[in-house]
Amino acid sequence: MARANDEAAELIQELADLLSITGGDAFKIRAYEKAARAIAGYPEDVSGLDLAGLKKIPTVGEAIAKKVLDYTITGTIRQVEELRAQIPAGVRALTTIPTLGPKKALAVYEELGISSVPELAQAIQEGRLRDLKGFGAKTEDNILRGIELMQQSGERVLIDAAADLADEIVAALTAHPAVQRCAHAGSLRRMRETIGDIDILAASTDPHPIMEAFTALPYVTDVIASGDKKTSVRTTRGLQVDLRVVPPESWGAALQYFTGSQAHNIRTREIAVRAGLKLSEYGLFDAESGALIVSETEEEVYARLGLPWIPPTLREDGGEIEAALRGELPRLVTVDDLKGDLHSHTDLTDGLATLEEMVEAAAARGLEYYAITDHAPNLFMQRMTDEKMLAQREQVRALQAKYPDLTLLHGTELNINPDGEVDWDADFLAGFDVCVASVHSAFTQDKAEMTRRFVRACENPHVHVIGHPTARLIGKRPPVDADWDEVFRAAARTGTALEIDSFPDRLDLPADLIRRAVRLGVKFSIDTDAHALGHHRNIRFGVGTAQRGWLTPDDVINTWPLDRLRAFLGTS
DNA sequence: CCTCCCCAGAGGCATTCAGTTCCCTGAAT
Repeated sequence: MARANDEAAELIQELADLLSITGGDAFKIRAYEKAARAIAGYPEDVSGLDLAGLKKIPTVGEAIAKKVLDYTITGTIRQVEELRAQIPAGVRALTTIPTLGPKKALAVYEELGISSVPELAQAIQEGRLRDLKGFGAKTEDNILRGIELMQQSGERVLIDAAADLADEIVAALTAHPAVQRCAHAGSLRRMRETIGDIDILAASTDPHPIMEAFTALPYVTDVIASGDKKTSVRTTRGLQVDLRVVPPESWGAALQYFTGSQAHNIRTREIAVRAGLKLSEYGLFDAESGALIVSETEEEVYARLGLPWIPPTLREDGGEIEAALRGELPRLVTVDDLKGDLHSHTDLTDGLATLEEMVEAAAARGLEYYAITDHAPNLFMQRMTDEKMLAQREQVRALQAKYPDLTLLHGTELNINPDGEVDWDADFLAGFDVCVASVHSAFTQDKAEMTRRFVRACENPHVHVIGHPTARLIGKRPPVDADWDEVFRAAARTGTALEIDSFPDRLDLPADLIRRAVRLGVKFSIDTDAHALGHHRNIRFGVGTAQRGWLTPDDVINTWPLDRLRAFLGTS
């Protein structure tokens, strides 16, 4: 992964944030924001580019290229450092509170001297905020709720950040000569939505040099604890990583134990006890003699307990033990089962890559069909028109000739208006191969209205997939309120699929709702919602979420062959 | 700040709506 691009983009974005607090030219700020996204999504590593190379990045000109070059050479950007010195870090933290932007953050800082989230919360308790112009009781309320939402997500990070770091560490340790096996465990292996800390497991007879290599990794900032069995470090992004080294003969039991969940492990240990065995992270033992029975692989451990191997994504004590005992574990959907992707964007709207680039990336994934679904006109900021959409359709049709093995579908992502209607009339909609429809506005409708809205959308014969149904943004925006069972029944009845959006901050539908929906006969579409080439990799998180919802390939319409999919869509 | 291209300087730069407060900010992808 191009880590330098991410860091450079982050610095440029920070520059934009800082300028929006100090108050600069709005257009300049927007230029930085746009460039930050372009840099993050640029396929070439910026650390290897000179000034001329940098200027080839779309929306990057002389000024921004120089700043990126500054970063490549010095590791930071001078202007960012200067602004950081002017504005306390806490004031920037204030702008991360939903509903509190740069203007309001600056106001509380300048008028009341508030420069941290706790101070702000206290000022609200004391009623000091409502005297400022532009602030009222409702504003106070919204800020408090925003703070609460942030605190709920706490120190946990999104799954992509944890996965990238874990992959790097596992790769680095696997290369160490003393390491026989290495893998990540914990909530990341179970594909939970957010990750509190990363658990890495290594098998070796010689732990000491491994621990040394681990603490010497470049992104390690602090060593919290270090012994021969366990070492804990903190990394540059604040994430804690625990490394445990076990003897090779304990690998299976250790992997099982450190993968969890705790509730699942309690169940497996109970089964062991009832069978006269003892299960610990060091192995499965005979309770009386203490003799080691098995432990080299997880499969052995489960088998000796009378269970088939249980996929980590099911290990939540959510009925997987019972299903395993009955021999009825689902055959979970995998990334390899997917034949297509039904939701993606190009630079015609807010995507970063061209149509041609996105299609090439889809071909590289080995997909058999791929839908381009740019935004529709009612998302006004995207400035979509009928003419642009039809012109894109011509481009898609023309591009098809280059891809004999990949069927291109021309679609759109519609907006479900508050009344449940969508952007275009039936005639225009009939021209698309596939229509995703999503809620992008009026998130706070009450339950009855929201339910009606979704049901209406499902009943539209041209709507094939409901995109990111709960519209939540993890740690930022709560899910919308709807009577989900009623929505699911409508989706099942009308043959409307529900999306599992693979974006790490969405993962929407969430796993618990997927399980409820599948029981009511709903079908699903696991999509990337890709806005850049790199987003295609997110599909693994959507699949992980689907697995946590117990989905089989048959439940997922984009595992189906194209003709079956077309029959389902009714657009053949 | 970028693009364009009369290579210096003009023209362009997502836009709209909801919410809250009283005119403006923040959110929407």
